[in-house]
Amino acid sequence: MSTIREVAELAGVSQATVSRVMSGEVPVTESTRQRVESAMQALDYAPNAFARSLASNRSQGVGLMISHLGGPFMGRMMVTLEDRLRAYDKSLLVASGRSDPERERETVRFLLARRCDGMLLHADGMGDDELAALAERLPVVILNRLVPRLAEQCVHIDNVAGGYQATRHLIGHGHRAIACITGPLWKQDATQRLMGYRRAMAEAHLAVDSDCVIEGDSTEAGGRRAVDRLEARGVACTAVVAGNDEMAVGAMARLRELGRRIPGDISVIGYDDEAYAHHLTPGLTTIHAPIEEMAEAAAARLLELTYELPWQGPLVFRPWLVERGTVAGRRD
Amino acid sequence: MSTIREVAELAGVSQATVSRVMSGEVPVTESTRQRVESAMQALDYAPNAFARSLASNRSQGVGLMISHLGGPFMGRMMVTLEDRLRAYDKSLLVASGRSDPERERETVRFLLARRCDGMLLHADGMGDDELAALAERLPVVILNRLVPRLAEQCVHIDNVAGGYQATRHLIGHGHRAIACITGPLWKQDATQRLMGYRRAMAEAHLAVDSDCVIEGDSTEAGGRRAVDRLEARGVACTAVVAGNDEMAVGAMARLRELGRRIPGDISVIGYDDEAYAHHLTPGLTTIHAPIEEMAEAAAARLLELTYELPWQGPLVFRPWLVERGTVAGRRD
DNA sequence: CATTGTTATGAAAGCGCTTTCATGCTGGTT
DNA sequence: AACCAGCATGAAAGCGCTTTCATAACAATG
Repeated sequence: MSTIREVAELAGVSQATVSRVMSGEVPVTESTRQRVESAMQALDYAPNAFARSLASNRSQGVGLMISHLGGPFMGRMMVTLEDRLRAYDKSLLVASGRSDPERERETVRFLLARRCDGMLLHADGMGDDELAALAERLPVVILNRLVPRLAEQCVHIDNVAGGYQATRHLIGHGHRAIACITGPLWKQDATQRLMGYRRAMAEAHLAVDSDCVIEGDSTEAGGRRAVDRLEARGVACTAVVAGNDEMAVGAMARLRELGRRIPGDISVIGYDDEAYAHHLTPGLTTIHAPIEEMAEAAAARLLELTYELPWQGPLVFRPWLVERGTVAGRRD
Repeated sequence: MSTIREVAELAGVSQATVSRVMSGEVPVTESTRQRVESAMQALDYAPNAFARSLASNRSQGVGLMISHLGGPFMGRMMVTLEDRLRAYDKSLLVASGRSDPERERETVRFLLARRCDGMLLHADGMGDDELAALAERLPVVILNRLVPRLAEQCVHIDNVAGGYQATRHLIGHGHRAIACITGPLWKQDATQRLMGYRRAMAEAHLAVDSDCVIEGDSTEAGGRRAVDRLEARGVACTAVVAGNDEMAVGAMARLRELGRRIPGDISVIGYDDEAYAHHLTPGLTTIHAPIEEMAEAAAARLLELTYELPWQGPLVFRPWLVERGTVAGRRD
């Protein structure tokens, strides 16, 4: 690997000049620029990223901390994130928080030690305060969550709108007794979806019996258990809105075991529109979020914050309902 | 951020000693070690990764180049990879090749410029030669592919065994006319799965009519088209083995549209055991590969190659058949 | 022609570590 | 008492860049 010194010698200039040619920020006579450039070519020169980072104190890389790398749309999200970042020659350091608050913190420390210039955070477990403190230290954008005092740095999906739409859809089909299986309520998206549900119910002057809302754990098994809980409590609902597709699937499976037909006896609606939702029979009616757009916005916003690459765009995205086959009118 | 110098001053030792304490490779008197360590604590010291990399000429990071970040098990794979690497305090630079050979090459260059110490490659498009050349430059492990002259650095699934098992299973159920819908044949895994199919057929003295094998594109739509091609050619098969679950799902959907019952009229078997396979009705019989184990082995092997962290383990993994509901005995 | 201002360039000082080499200290050996 | 091996430590030289500061070259001005 050749160094800047060799390039400088070959071009007959100083290292400083080579550096200036690379940065492109400083005027350099056309003839010297050319000499330097051909020297770089001739030596197949690639600057040493570490030396550069050490001297300039920026890494040209951003960290991505993901609460759970295996989550539903992390794949889709990362594809876009990586793509946008690389278009500006920034690298992506990925680290997972493994769904554990303490581990999330440690992951952030890890990324910090790597001195990334900015950070993308999909943090479920960390508190607003910690996030705000971190945002003081370096440019940060929060994914899929709204931290009020950091609103300008949060790119997220309007989850209450999603919960609301799902519930409205059911109400529109004549349902009145609607159960809600939520995700873990310590996660913001779960509480927001629940809020959407409550809002829709309230708007339709439908009472929400506390027996009707079950806190699940976002897994298929959790969906099944939730149905059992509902049964045990003797809740007689004609529809259920689930906090995610996994739980919807689990609930449907259990419901069928108990002899209910979907959507004949009971309607079900999911959330996330995972890849498999339309493979189900019947296809799962669910809420779809524009993950790629969100990722794109997040990358752009971070680039703007960190490297002053200008961008103007929305930070909040609305999800929409995808109608398939798990919702039917209430039988009377 | 405090530097090594400050730590050294506070502890009353030289920078060299602090460095030695950190590396842990060199003997240091217990008392000085303690003084240094408490100084580090007091100053909340974290070494500057760039300075370290520059001086030592290793980045403590490995690059992951993935042919297609959005692929079926990339999520599962990355979770494990990241976890194992981080356990040794190595960071993971992720970059996607976007299913394009040229782009894969560029991605490798990108990672190379970032000076990672080693590289994990899930390369579909690059040639064996290129891979071998790269392996000369730095420690490399190839994921999910076998490059003969780099066998010791390839961690992969035995795809011919998978194709074989799928086909055997069908033959065992009395099927004789078995079609095969493959993935793009320029990808090694697709051709290997096809080889497995051919081997099983040959072993059972079953002729493979060239009309029976259709090259698909690994998508659901491709699965549907493949069925149409089969129909158009007038192939009368009682079973089909698909190159992946996506195509299996597409084929099943199209088959149903054409009035066939699964598995009553025709059996179908997939490959990959994607998350949704068991959600289908009936559940998709498919081939399951131990992705996590593979990822674990890959990480371990790379660590061994790059940082001499010893490890001894298998490099090839056998997939297995998961029986669900899409295969039945041949009706006579 | 002397003076000033402008601009491209070079010299050199770091950035914060690692690593080599030299050194001083200990305790065991003769 | 003299000697040496062994070992912990310090001094200092980089690693390959960026950036400040100084300077040479030149054009413009009075």
